[in-house]
Amino acid sequence: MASTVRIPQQERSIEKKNKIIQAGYELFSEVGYYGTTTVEIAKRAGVSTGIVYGYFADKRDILICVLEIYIDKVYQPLADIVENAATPLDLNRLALSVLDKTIELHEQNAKLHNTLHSLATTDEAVNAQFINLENKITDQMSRQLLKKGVNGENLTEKVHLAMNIVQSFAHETVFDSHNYINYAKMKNIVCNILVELFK
Amino acid sequence: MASTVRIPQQERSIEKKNKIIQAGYELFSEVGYYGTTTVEIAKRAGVSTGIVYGYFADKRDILICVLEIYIDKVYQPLADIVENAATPLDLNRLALSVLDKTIELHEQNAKLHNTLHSLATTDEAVNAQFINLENKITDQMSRQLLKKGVNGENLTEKVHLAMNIVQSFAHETVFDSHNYINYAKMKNIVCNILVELFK
Amino acid sequence: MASTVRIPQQERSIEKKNKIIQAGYELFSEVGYYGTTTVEIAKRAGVSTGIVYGYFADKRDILICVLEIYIDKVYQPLADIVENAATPLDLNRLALSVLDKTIELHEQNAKLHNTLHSLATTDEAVNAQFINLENKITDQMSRQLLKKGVNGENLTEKVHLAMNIVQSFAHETVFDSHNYINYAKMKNIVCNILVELFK
Amino acid sequence: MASTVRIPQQERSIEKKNKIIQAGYELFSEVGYYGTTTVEIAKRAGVSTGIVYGYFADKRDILICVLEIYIDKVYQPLADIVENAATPLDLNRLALSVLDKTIELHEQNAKLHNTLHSLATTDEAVNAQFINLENKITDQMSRQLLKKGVNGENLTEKVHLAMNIVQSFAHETVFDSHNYINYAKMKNIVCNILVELFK
DNA sequence: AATGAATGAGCCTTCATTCAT
DNA sequence: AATGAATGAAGGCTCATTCAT
Repeated sequence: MASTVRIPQQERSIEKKNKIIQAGYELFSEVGYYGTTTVEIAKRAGVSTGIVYGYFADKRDILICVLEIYIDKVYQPLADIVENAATPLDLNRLALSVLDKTIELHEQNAKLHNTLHSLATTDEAVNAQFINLENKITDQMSRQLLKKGVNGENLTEKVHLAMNIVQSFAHETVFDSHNYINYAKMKNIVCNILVELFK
Repeated sequence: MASTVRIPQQERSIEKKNKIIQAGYELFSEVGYYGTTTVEIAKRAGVSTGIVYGYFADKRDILICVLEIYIDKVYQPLADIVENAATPLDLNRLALSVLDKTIELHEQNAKLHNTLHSLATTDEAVNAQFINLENKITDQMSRQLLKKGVNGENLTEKVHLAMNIVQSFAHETVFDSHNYINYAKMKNIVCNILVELFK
Repeated sequence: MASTVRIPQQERSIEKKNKIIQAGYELFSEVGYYGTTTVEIAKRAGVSTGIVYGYFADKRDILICVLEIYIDKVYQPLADIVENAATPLDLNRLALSVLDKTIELHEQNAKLHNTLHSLATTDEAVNAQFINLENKITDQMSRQLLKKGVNGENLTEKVHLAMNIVQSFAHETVFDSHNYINYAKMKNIVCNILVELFK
Repeated sequence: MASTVRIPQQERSIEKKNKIIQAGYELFSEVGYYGTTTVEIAKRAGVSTGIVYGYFADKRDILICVLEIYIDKVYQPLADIVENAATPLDLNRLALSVLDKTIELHEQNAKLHNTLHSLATTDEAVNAQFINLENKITDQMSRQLLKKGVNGENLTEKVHLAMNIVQSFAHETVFDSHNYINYAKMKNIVCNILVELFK
């Protein structure tokens, strides 16, 4: 039962819990959720099999925690870029920064990205978590842009769409490697789209 | 072993093979790859468990075939819309048609979409197949647009990007249901982006 | 799911199912329910681990089947003795026959007896099965005794009680081996009680 | 190892040991031996997991101690009733008192009764303890009855048998609930048997 | 070419017991 | 004497794949 899961209060315990999440993060990224066994997670985290179930209800529970970190790792830096952008906004520059950062982040997380999205399809809790965290980020970004003088009309929709486009492009760049695509040119095109969007 | 996989020459055999692929298609869509057992595929296809391994090397081999159909089902109708568009092109109208069609298609295939992309991450063969089939479609569309008078500069990149944006939007619409998003407005925004892109 | 349990229709399958039940019977008798693993059951039955779950929903399901056989093995012979007793009834003789038979049967089943009764405590389905099958036997015996001229007053209660006393005595004889008890004398005492009961 | 088990000399320690036994008693009664974990026993006893192994060699060792209490709780009150019965004995009254008391006791201990008997089957030490403690009680009762003027012929056998019958009846009453049995009538029958037995 | 029963390796999870503090 | 986090062996069960028929 979930209620029997230990809530670590001491630092050492929290550290151990984080080690397990980190191990899950890595393994889910490398070989996917179904390619990872709990025994492997424990081994990589340097703990015993049993204690994993002291910190998590089950394997899926680890995934939920990994998802949380993933979202933070992937979206938060982008939100930060927006937040720290100088005013008045140089949209072109901001777009480029966001694109570069997203590509960089995606390089480290592309596989996990797919794994998580696939599981969201099957698992309602994962899906809910995803939606919830995405909401938070969208909201955060929208408010920052508004504050920095961007036109508020349909802003939420625009932000959401922009995030999707950027993600999509980063994914393309990092992952698909269609060799007939000139990604540098594509980046410029995406950049223009973003600038037009928020002008 | 793959080498022992029968290549069905007779009509009845081909029909049976297709039934298995169709069953795989449905089940992978409904409950994902890992939620589907080969026994279930056989049952749904109305064949015996054993014969599945007469037509396919293994479970993954079925997935590869499902992927082929998926790409056809999802991209071909869009390519057709472009191909059948009247000249001179009414870009706005074309964009709307494509968007509506994509949403419609995505409604039937969203889960499979995620499943396939996730597996592409882990499985090189699946990934290769994906890239290969996407290339084909991109190429096909680009040539059509060119023929219909669209500016050829960076066309491949633009087509690819457009497809990603459209997919992304359709996915958003069908799947995520962030309740603060006004999808009708978002659709208009996407439409404008597309029109601008190919103007 | 229980619904996926194969219902064996062919003789060979039924034979195999019975082998598994028999293996369960033996192992549960020897080392108890919790001392038995499904792998051991399979091994003793001469089948694979997997196929056990083709015939039974789970380990407990095997137990339920074992219970059925147990009841038949232990009660039915007693019911038969009553049924075949010559009329007019020689109560003393009948009592002795029943006692001897019960001891004989208990020698083979004492351990399982305890195991099953203990599980009935924890497992509602096992308990229900037990009660149900005991009812059947009590009813059967009562009707036979009535037919053979035994006084019908409170007959069901008497039969039930008699069965309990006989069981209890057999258990004592076979199992407990309190060395200060003279079981031959005890048998006579029990015999007298039974004769008095149905006189 | 058993040799490392602390023999508590100080009062506080003895108290703690008893708390653990009590917790074991309750849990074994409620959910059986295999349904109880040592962690739960410790928790219910209000002690740490580790210290349980300071007082007991292993889980089974707790059971042995629970068994001791059980026997005391279940048989001693009956021995007391016999001991305190007025002379000359009113056998009918004594039998009724014993029956009522046994039912009352069984209501609190039926599950544990089964659990213990089942384990006695598999575990020699448990069985030995059982036999030993039953001997003590039988002996005690026999001497009391003799003192109060009951015929000494085969008295041990009769006492043992009587205890079995009474237990069996109480178990039936408390536990089985065959709904076609009139337990009030059955009680009268049992009472008569007992009176006849010691007359 | 076809069947579907059978195989058995492997997975998630539990829990009696230990041990660092 | 006491704590409770940690260990890891072992169990129930699943399912991709094989094979006798």
